[in-house]
Amino acid sequence: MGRPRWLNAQEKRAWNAFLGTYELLNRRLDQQLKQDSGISHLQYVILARLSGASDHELRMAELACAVSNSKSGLTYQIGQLEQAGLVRRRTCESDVRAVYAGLTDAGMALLERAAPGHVALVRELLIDVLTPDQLNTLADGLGEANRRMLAADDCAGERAPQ
Amino acid sequence: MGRPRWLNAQEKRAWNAFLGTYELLNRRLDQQLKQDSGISHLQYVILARLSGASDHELRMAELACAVSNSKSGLTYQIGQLEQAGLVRRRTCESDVRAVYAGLTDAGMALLERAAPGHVALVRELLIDVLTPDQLNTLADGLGEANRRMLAADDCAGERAPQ
DNA sequence: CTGACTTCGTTCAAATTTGAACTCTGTCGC
DNA sequence: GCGACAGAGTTCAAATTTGAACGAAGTCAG
Repeated sequence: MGRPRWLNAQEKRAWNAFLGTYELLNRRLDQQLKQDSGISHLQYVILARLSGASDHELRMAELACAVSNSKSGLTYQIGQLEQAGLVRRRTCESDVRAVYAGLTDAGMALLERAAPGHVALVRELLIDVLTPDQLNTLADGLGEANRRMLAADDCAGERAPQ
Repeated sequence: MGRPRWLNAQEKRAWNAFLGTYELLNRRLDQQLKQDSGISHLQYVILARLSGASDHELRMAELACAVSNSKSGLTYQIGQLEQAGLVRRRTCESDVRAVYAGLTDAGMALLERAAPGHVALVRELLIDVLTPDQLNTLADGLGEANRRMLAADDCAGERAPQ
């Protein structure tokens, strides 16, 4: 490794835009969801993932990986969601260690109530700002970066769409 | 507002890639910086911003906005950095309320030591994964989204490059 | 001036996140 | 079977983040 290859103006622009956009966007989404539905953005993502899984449930580890969260962080959040009656825990018969987190009817209902406003804001702040071409490029590029990081990480293979 | 316009497959792909990439990337950068230099990613960004400012100092509010952080969050982080001797606080003569946070020599030195490894990882995980065209598109698209959110927010005008 | 407002940064308690143990199983080679 | 190991999820204390007050200055119309 020789002298560091600093970012050029173009790269810096992209990197700053990427970081800044996420921070601002996440803050806004969090505020809106808390205000309208009483859940955080992370909790919304968890519920959304569960709703897309078969039987509306996933194992803790899979879910943690799917939302890019630490194990203990997920334990905490599932605890909160369970207390709120939005999620239910179920232990697996074939493997006592495994725990499934599943959406309750109330959880599904809340998600359906929260989704329209949430999606509208995501559109307004990001999706509809970009042209279809830009969206495509973004999906391709970031999708590839994502894939590589996941491959390097432990949780390989998981992470289905939705 | 009629029926919600859900995200189509393309849009969903882009949105998920965006969220996932940030989470994974941020986690990795955080780990590397803590390991190699004993500071968090947020602290690195703060130091980097200061290093790019004239006289290596910025007002708390400007800095908070520049790193998209809350006021109280920044107070905390500057407190940590000050304790570590990397940053110095200075009150303004013309406006007693204002506080400037400035880089110390030690802070500058740490930043210079941390930068090469950090930039290398940013390259490896994101920048070098993308083609120059993709980078351009990403910078344009996200830059625009960024600009709109900043305009809607309070902290208008700020946010110089670097 | 003066009173109403705004801005600045801090403080505080509560909520969340982190990472390192820790406890229980499965699993595999022998 | 047995023992070493890896994997699952939880627990715990410490670090960080959040958002709502707060106190102290600026600002500006009247």
